[in-house]
Order: sequence, then C-alpha cells, then structure tokens
Amino acid sequence: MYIFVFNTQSVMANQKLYKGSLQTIILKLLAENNKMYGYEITQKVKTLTHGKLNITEGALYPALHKLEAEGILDVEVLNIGNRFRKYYKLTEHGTKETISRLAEMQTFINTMQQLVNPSFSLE
Amino acid sequence: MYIFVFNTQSVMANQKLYKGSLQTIILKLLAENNKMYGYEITQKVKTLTHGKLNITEGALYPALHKLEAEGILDVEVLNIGNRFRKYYKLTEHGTKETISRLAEMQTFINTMQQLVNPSFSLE
DNA sequence: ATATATACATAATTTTCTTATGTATAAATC
DNA sequence: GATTTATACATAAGAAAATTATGTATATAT
Repeated sequence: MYIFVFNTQSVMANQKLYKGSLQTIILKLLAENNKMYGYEITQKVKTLTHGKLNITEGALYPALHKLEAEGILDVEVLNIGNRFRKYYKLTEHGTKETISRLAEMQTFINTMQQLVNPSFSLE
Repeated sequence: MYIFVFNTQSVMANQKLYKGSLQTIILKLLAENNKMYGYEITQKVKTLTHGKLNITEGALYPALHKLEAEGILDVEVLNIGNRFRKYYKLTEHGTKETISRLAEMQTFINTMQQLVNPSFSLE
C-alpha cells in the first residue's frame, strides 16, 4: 500500500508565468559563472529556485542554440572521458545584451509587483 | 520638417516578459473594480503601468472569452446609447481562482527577483 | 542486471501572443 | 461639413516560446 503526498502549492506553481524569461535566466547565470553547460544550467536553476522552476530540455537546448546564432553566446565543446559537453559563455556583445535584459527584467518585476499588489511596491 | 523622438528605454521594455501574465492581470483588476469592460481594462492597465504594458485587443478579447468559458467570469451586456458594452465580473469560483493566481504570481515575482538579483531579495 | 543520472538533440503539438483586418458609433479637429 | 481620432467589440493568420514525446549514449548507483 502506497500513499503519495504532493505539495502542489510549493512545487511548480504556475510554470506558465515563466514563459518569456528563460533567455534572461540563462544570461544571468552565465554572467555569474563565466561558462556553463546545458544540463548544469537546469540543475542550477532547480537548486536556486528550490524546485519551483524546472527548465525542460525541449526549451533549454533550442534557446541556447538561438542565443549562439545571435552572437550572444560562444560555445566550446569539451571531451569529458568518453562523452562531450558543450560549454557556453557570453560574448562581448552578449555581456552588453545581458545588462540590458536584466534591466528590462527588473522593470518587468517592478511593474508586475505594482500591478498585483501596490502595497508591496518600492515606490 | 518633423522630428520624432522615441524613448525606447522607458516605453515598452520587453513586452515578451509579460507572456503568461495577462489572465492574472485581468483577474486582479476585476477583483478591485467589481465589473469592467474590455476597453476599460486596456486603458486602466496602460495608466497603471505608465504605458509600459499595452494590452492588444487580439490578446484581450480571446482571454476574456476563455475566462468566461471556464466559469471564472460572468458577462453582462449593457446598452450605452446606440452601442453596447460587455461588462465582466468574477464568479464565485473566479474569486477563489483569483486568490490562487495572485499567490502564484507573487511566488513567481519573488523567485525571479531572487534569480536576477539576489541582493534585492526580501528573504 | 537494472534503474537512475548525466548530457546532448529534435519533432510534433500547444499555448499565448502580435499583427492585420473588419465593423460600427461618438467625439474632436480641421 | 468632412475627416480623423477615440471608443468598443471581434476574429483570423502567423510568430514565438514553451510542453511533451522521443531518440541516442555514457556513467553511476542500486
């Protein structure tokens, strides 16, 4: 006999809300950690958000490829034993872009906070 | 001779970030204002966000119709002179749903704030 | 020996938006 | 008076960004 208990309140709130913020999250992590590989990013985000945000591979890898194609990220393939890892890091342009995206994210956060709960506002 | 000046920094930051939050914004406004019509919602959001968020009609009306179909909103059609307006208000179920969605939004905001700038965190 | 974790990738589908288009009345401007 | 802008609804086509499903392969833990 098994009893499963899920705390749906604390885990995986509304994943939908994170739509549109994945790229900014990736850029912020790379700004802090110099170079990271995809799987590492998913684990780091899971840890930092206490499991609230789980980046799926189907979202992550296309996002990394796109950022690379846009010249925001550089990639370096390293052999680790018998397998490979693709390490990503910010280009010079990517660093500028990150600063800009983080500013936009802060504006967004402030605006949403103001909208949903004016009393929490910093203004 | 015309000179156009746009301040692209303060107006319309990254509209993409708002993806997924439209329904919650609508619900919050209806919780505060009892009943509102579509156009009124777009104007209210524009004012409250100082022009940072402009809800398009192509996004708004389908969202209202969906919330109504889900039993979250009730609609009442009123004649104003020679035209009509569709006033929306929260159902009983919609009020509960709003409380839940606002809690999810607050969790999202806190998580994103923590991610992009840990020093701003309230924790 | 088997299951789980690590590590990449892509295709099909879904969701949610933008952009474009359409209709119609009211008010403001030229 | 004519024209533009604002008010007020609606939907269709297309784009963007995700989820879900599937695939491959090695390393580690049970």
